[in-house]
Amino acid sequence: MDFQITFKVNSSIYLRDPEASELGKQIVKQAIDLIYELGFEHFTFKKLAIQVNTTEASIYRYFENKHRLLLYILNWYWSYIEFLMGFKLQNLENPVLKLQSIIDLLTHELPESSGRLEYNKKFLNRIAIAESSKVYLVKEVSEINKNEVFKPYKDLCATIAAVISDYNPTYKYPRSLSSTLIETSHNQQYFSNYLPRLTDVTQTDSNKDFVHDFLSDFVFKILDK
Amino acid sequence: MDFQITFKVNSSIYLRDPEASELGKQIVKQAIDLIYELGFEHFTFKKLAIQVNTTEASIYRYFENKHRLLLYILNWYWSYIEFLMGFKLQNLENPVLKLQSIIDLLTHELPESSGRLEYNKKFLNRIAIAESSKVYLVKEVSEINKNEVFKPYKDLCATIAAVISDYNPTYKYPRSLSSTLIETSHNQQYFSNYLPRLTDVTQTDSNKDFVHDFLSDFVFKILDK
DNA sequence: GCGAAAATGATAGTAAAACTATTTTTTGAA
DNA sequence: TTCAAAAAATAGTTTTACTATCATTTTCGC
Repeated sequence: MDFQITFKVNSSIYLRDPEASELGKQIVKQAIDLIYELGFEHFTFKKLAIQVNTTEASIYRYFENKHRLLLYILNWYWSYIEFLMGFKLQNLENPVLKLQSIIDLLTHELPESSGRLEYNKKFLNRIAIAESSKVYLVKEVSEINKNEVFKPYKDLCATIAAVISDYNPTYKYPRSLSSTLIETSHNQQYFSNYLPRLTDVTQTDSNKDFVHDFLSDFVFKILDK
Repeated sequence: MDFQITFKVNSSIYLRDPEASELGKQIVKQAIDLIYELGFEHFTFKKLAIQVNTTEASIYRYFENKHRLLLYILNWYWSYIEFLMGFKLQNLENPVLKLQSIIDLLTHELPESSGRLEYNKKFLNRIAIAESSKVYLVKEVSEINKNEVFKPYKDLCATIAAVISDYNPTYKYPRSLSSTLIETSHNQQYFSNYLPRLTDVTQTDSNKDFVHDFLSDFVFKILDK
């Protein structure tokens, strides 16, 4: 079985649908590689144009600016996580296993698929960890939020919140706990890598396993109390 | 009693000590106002120079770039929080009250002091919430971390971790819980303001109280289990 | 296969941001 | 009072962000 997954990303994010042309697909794919390589601050449309072997002007026909392109990538990422989550949860009845499954997904690298043009999952993961907060921590957040561009994130949050409420219907903060889980999984992965004194990771730990154990411990303590 | 608080900020962050001259002090003070007003992305040294009534070149003699200036401001902020925390905790014996005190500090606005040239606490708070992650979520994090520029954050984290371990010596993740507390207090305050569907805040709630209640519930459930 | 429309490419800009070199002014110690 | 060092102002350059124009290629209905 060799299939390709794509998601409809909210059309207000782009000027021209990048899924609709070869150039558009290359722009997004290469952008992921380049943002991973350079970090978002050093990433420019000029550099991307060289990588894709096109011109800056062509990229501007797809995306208004690099912030929108990052938003596009993260919308894709959130949709993908939601898709994988639905897949993993559908066969599970036990709410404990469901929660464990969610934590697994949030703390481990995405499965690399065999498809040709699909995005590099390792890079996507790193972008979600290191760059995702930059799409909402901007002055214009309320303005851009009007177009539902954060819907995939909110949906993901609602999905996790439903599992939380299923597990413990009396818990008062299922959504906040969901967003905390997502953000903390990113933060702790980043910290354990680059600023380990902000965590309790040890030299012998695998970072991913450390974050997994920390999150499991705290989710079940909160919900079992 | 009318005193002024200043902190020694790691000298590798600046090129020339801004505390040592009137111009330097004005640069930092006005930078806080301007970053609050414009957001970090739209903040430039050019605009700051106009505000301070000096030139771009003068500002560059104090700080290598705007990232370093933000780092300076946050070092000051973290040191200040640590100072206030020491102050608040010193008279408390009861570890429950200590933890509550910490959560209070992390979720409510800083006391506005009467001093003349001191920084605007409301603005500082907002900068910590919306911009602090931008100082470490950069490609150069390991490089800049070598100069101990995140020490005040790590110290703050260690202080909170000590209270956590004091409260529950068997808890395995005191540092990770501390950094999660700090980051989550920022995130949930931001989300409840701008992306409320990522939280459980209600229309009648005060946002600050909501975050306070969420974090209290969270911390004590984790540590009492 | 033809022609109009859409997409892309090439070229050439402008404006602002980021950063630097050089000159001028200030200031404070001999 | 002089003069050297520090601070500040002036005047740049380079890079980034973004736009306009027009030629060329591709697509697609007929």
